[in-house]
Amino acid sequence: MDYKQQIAETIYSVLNEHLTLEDIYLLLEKPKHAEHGDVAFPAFQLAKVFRKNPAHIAQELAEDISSPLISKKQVVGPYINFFLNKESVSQGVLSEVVAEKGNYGHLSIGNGGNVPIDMSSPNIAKPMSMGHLRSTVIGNALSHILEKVDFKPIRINHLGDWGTQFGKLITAYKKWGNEEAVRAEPIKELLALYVKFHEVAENDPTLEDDGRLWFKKLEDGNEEAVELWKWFREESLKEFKKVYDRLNISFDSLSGEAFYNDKMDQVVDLLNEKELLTMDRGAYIVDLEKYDLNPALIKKSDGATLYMTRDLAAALYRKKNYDFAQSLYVVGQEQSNHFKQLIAVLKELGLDWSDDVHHIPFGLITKDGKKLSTRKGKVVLLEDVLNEASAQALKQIEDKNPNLPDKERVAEQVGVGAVVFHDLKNDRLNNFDFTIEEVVQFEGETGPYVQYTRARAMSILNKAGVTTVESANSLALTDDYSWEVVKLLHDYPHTIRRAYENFEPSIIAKHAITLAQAFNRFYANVRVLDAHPEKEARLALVSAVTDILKEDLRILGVESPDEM
RNA sequence: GUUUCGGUAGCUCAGCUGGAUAGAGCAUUCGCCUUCUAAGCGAACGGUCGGGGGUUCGAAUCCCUCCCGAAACGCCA
Repeated sequence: MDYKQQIAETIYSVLNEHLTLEDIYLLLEKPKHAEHGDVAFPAFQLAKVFRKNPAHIAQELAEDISSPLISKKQVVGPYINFFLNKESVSQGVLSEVVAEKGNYGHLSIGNGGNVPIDMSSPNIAKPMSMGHLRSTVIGNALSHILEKVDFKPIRINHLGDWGTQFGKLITAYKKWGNEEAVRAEPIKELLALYVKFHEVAENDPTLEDDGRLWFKKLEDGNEEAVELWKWFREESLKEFKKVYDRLNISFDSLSGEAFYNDKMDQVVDLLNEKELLTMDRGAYIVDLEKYDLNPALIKKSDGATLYMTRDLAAALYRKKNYDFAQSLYVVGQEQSNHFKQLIAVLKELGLDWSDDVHHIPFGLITKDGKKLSTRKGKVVLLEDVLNEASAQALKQIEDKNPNLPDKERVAEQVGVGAVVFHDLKNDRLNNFDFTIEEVVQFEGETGPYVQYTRARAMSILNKAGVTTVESANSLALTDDYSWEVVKLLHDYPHTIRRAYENFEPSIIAKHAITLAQAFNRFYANVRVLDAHPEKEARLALVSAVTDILKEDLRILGVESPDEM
C-alpha cells in the first residue's frame, strides 16, 4: 500500500483538469522537517496555470482536499503539508510486515529471469585481498537484491586461472620452490615465489623468457606444466573456500578463464564471418570508432588471444547456457573501457541482447593513497582483516557481555559483519583508503550497530515471552517515535526498488542504519513491556523491526545474532 | 593530451526524479545506566556545498567554463 499514491489520487480528484496523476505523484515530496508533516504538495507550478500566486492557490486547493488518510493539513506559504493518520497507517503497515516478515518488500519485476553475475574472481595462487572483497560482497548483495525483485541470480566466480603469470609461477617454483612449503601454506608460498620472480627479473630479463616458455608449454598441454597448474589451482581453491565460508558466500559456477580456452576459436570465427576483424600492426582488431572507443584487440600479433576474446566467449556462452534476462559483471571501474568495448562488439555482432549486459563498476581501494599491487607484495590480506575484526569483536564481548553463550561464534558474526557492512555502506563507486581502524569499527553507522539494535529488540520479545508477533487486535500507534519507525517500514519496498534500479547495495545499508537509528530512539523513549493500551501494537512494531533489520542484513550478506 | 568518475563540517560520507531553515557518523566537550543489552540515547561545537558564470519562481542537485584529485587510454587481466 503506497500512501503517497493515495494522496496523489485525492489531489487528482480535484485537479484532474490541470495535472495528470503522475505529475502530481512526482510533485509530492517528503518534507525534511517533521513540523512540515509527512507529505507535501508545492503549488509553484500551478501558479502559471491559474495565474495566481502559489500561496493563494495552496490555500484554496487545501480546502477542497480531504481524505480519511489525512488527519491534518496545513498551508505554509506555497506548500500544502499533509499529516497522515497515524493510527490507520501504522495499522496498515504493521499488519503487512508482521504477516509477511522477511518476505515484505518482495517485488514482482523480474519474472524469474536468469541473471548471471560475474563476481569475486580472485587469481589462482594469489591471496584474496581487500580488493576482491568488494567484488565478492557487492556481487553477493546484488544477487540477494535481484532475488528480492523476482530474478534468479547465478553467481559465477570467474576465477583468474589462466595466463602468462602461470608461466612465471612455474618457472619460480622450479627454481626456488619446494613441495612441502606449498602444501603447508599454499597461497603464502606461491605468492612469495611470484614476488621473488619479479624481484629477480628486474636484473635478469632472461627469467621473463623462461616464464613465457613455460606458459607456452602449459598451453600446449605439456604434462609437467599442466600437473603443476592443476595443483596450484586446487590448493588455491581450498584456501578461497575458507574465506567464502566465513563470508557465507557460495557460487553456482566456478568456471574461470581456463574454461573458455576451447571456446575462443569460435569467437574469432564468428567475428570473421561477420567481417568485423581487421588486421592492424599485425594484430586482429574490431574497429569501434563509431562508438568512440579504441579498437578491441582480439588476437595479438603472435597469434595469442586476449582478455577481450575470452570475455566475448564467456558472454556468448552465458547467453546460450542461461538465456539470461540480464548479465552482470561486478568488476572494478578501472575496467569500464573494457566492458564498453565488450558490449560494443556484441552490438556489432548484431546481438540485440547486448543491451542486457551491464558492467557494475566499483571504486578502488588504496593503501596509504597507493594502488595495491600483488606483484610488489603490497597487499592487504582479507583473511588478516577478518581475523583482526573477529578478535576485536571477541574482546568487546569479554568486556561488555562476558556471560554470552557461544562467544566465538558471535564474535565472528560481528567482526566479519563489520568488515562486510563497511564495504557496502557507501556508494559503490567511492574510492577508499584502507585503514584497519576504520574498517573494524563497532560504533556509529556500522554493521555491529545494526546487529546490536536488533539484538536489543530481540531481547524485548524474549522478555515478553514471544519470539515473533504474527498478528494483534490493534496495531494502531500514535507517538512520534513509533511513527518514524512505521514510516521507514512503509518505505521498504521503495528502498528495494531503488537498490535494484541502481544496482546499489548501499541503499539497503542506508535503510538499515536509518531504521536502526529510529528504533533506538524509540527504544530510549518508549517503554514496551510496561502495561499500556498500545503494548500489543508496540510489541508488533518491535517484532517487525527485528524482521526487517534481519532482512536488510541478510541482503548485505551480514548475519544477525539474536544476542550479543 | 583525450575520456570517465569525484571535490559537501577537522575526518569519513548521505542528500531519491531541482523545492521550504544543507543532514548523519567519527573526533572533541558535556549530560543520561535502582526501568526492556550504554556496541545505546541526548546536547554542544563545526559548512563560502572547489571557484566563476548561466537556466529557473526556486540550484549542493541541471548547463557552460576554470581549478584540484583519482582512474582508464591496442598486443596484461
